[in-house]
Amino acid sequence: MIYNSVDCVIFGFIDEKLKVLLIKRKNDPQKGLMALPGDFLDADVSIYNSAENTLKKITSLEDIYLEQIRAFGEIDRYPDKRVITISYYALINIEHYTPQAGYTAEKLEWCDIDALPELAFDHKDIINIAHKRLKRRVRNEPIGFNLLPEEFSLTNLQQLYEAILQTELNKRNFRTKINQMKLLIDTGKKQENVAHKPAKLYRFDENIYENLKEDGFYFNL
Amino acid sequence: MIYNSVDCVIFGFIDEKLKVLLIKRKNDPQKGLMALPGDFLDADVSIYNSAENTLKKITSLEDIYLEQIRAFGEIDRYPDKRVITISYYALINIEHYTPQAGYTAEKLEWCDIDALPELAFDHKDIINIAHKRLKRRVRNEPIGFNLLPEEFSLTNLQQLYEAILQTELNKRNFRTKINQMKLLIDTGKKQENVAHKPAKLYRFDENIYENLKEDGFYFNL
DNA sequence: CCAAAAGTGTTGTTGATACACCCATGT
DNA sequence: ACATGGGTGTATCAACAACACTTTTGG
Repeated sequence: MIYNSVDCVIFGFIDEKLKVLLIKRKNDPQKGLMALPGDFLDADVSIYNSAENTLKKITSLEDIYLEQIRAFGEIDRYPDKRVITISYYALINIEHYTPQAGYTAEKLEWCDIDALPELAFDHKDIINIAHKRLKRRVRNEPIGFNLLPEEFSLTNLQQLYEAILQTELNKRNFRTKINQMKLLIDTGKKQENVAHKPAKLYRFDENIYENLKEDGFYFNL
Repeated sequence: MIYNSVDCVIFGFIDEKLKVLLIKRKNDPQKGLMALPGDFLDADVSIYNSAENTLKKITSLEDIYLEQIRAFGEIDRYPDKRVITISYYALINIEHYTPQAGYTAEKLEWCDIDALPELAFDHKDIINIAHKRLKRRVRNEPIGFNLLPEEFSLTNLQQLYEAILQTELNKRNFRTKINQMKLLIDTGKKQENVAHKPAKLYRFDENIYENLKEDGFYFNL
């Protein structure tokens, strides 16, 4: 007998750092350990919908960026039973986030991507592979915006990319590239109550992106 | 009840074209249609090993480049039963290939990637996604060599890339880039019995690649 | 000696990188 | 007035694209 589960790597951008939302397991196996939120799969739910359901249960969010990573199917990855898990990663805007511990989790916690605690099963591998995928994706598609508030400064955006890619980027060149793409809309607003020149705030416009994509657009950082 | 299967998209490079190896289904459902080779998953076999087994049964090949694409889990992708399939793609060198129709297939056939016949289930989607993945991978890692004979000319290599990427490449620039990478070893041999200047034959050296990779190597076409 | 494909030299353009400077705001 | 981070101008250099040319073989 083979069981299927769906696990979610939920990324958030908090305090200029890339974080993953983890649960503390309430039940055995691996009770007490931190783990990815997830569920066993029902026969009448598609895997994508199952990931959406998990996400909604945990964060109360819908219509979130969600992409499958892959299936993890080593024989002994789960004790006693044969469980193949299909994992997804999600990008959420923490402005909209409402935490919800729920029935499988004792508590929820945002963990720094490069300071993960001990994790249940093969969940650390899954997170690492999710992070690799995110690094690649973020270079070719402007999905990073899903992690930011609706209005953000160019510095916010640069810090996000630095956190994801784990490198430092040159300010001048980063801004030139972003401007060339013409993806951002100036909201006309500025930061307030900051002890320096206030930054302009921008919005990402999905429509502009869709139009650009038709001409064979390539988001290159 | 949920069933799991593993399907393989087997790529080959024949007559300057990228091909996929398909079977003609011997049994219902979808008897008579062309489909990807694959099997139901046993509870005591890892998904990777299951893909390897399918590959061996069909092609008699072992130690082949094999990478998971992802799981396909729509509710109605398979008639009557709920079957989630996990698909892999493989790159084989047709020099070494021994066809083997076996028990699920009436016959085997290499089909041109851009002239696929009608296919069973969602297998056309799977092939398209496999091809997209191959296009991306081939730009960042020198996996293309798995599709070529051990000794090949630069023109062979260029034609392979053109077939995979479905574009034309400039001869001069292609060769310059390949040379810059210093991945190829000159075998000292040349083509024979050709009515033009014979091309030099090269080998790809895995060791050189492994060394380069440590310095953060990037195969950029 | 001709056809065919292998293989090379060169040049203008584009884009990445680096560095230094000015600007607006709160304290 | 000054500390702080926002925002811009520009020179240099490496990478890319494009084109035309020479070379070696079989017939």
